[in-house]
Amino acid sequence: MSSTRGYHHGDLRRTILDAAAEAITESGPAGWSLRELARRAGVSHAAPAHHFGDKAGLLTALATEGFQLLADELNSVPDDFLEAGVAYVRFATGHRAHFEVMFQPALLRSDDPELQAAENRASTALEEGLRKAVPPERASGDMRLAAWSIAHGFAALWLSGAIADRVGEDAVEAARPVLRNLLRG
Amino acid sequence: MSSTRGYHHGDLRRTILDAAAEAITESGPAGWSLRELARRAGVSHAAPAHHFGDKAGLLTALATEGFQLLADELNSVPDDFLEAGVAYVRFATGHRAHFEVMFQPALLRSDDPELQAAENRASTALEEGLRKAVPPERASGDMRLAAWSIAHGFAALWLSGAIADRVGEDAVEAARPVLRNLLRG
DNA sequence: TGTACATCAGTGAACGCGCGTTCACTGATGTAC
DNA sequence: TGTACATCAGTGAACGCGCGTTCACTGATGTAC
Repeated sequence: MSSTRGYHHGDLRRTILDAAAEAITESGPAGWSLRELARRAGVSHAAPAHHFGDKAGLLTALATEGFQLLADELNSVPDDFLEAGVAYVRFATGHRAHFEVMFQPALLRSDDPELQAAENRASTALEEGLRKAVPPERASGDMRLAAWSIAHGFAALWLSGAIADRVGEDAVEAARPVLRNLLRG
Repeated sequence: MSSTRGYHHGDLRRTILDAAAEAITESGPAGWSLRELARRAGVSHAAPAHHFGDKAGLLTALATEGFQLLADELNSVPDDFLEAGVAYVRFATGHRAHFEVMFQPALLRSDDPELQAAENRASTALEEGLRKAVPPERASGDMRLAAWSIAHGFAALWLSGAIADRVGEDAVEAARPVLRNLLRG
């Protein structure tokens, strides 16, 4: 980072997390090694292990951060039917590395207490967001699942490039008219 | 396979693809090596490379097969609104390894002609399925995208375990009432 | 029916490489007095 | 304000291992005659 930094980095943990997010965005959660991450961050190859133990630890930290960001995003949404879904898509496409890792539990240490706390917080915010997204007269468990599914599916398809020919670059704007279909035609 | 097989396996390509699907189901598309696959299949460690070149070649072959299976599944659906979506979920949850690989283009050789042919066939079948899934009076590009998104999202969430507490083991049966929400409440 | 030969699926030893992990270390920072 | 010391973030050499790749080979199968 700064060319005048001394022996201690100051914010190496943050730097490594950022490098991981960048590497995941480019090559997926498995297309790199801890050593490559260290190279990207410009630190010794043993540094990532020093902070995170191993790759699962690093991905767990990233997923934890992801759940916190998602909760923040959802909590900041006005009490509007569509905006909760749009916020979900905004989060997924704006933090694709986090999003990718959050939904691959096999990569994570599921028993990590900080991860669980963040998951719970996101889960509460999501439940709240789904209530906002669903008109009261149509409220039901299946309808909330439908709302989550359509937002999640749109984000996943966009991230995979599968709908690139139909949608263009601005996923968030494109999401709105699609999501609206769930609330009648 | 058969204990009486001789020097030539007879169907090693098939065996390796099956081993790959199994390994992916257990550990994702990156949680194993070509050598481990060979061990699972009980053949020499050089055999997978002999058939597929490298890992990308193998995953491309698997994705190709996946697109063919998806096309078959969608083509076999009666002309019913809901059933196209249900068929999509049935495919995704019944062939999770294929499904996972199909939507990660970074893992594949996108220029492979057989892959492209299978993609095109699946794409046509999907477009047709979406037409079936959408009532004529609500037909539009956004509505078709909504139908694809909700089916894809439901499948992805179920596969990731994120909705295990709401849905139980039979994803296909659970999908029906969820998908129905898109066609009015 | 038998022989000779080409083909090619599959083998297994050997290689060099990048990996994660270990461990003794260095040196900056914070705190006690 | 100055000194001594503990702490701990970060280093870098060394290791053993599994990996993909190469390559000369083996032997089953198919075909020509």
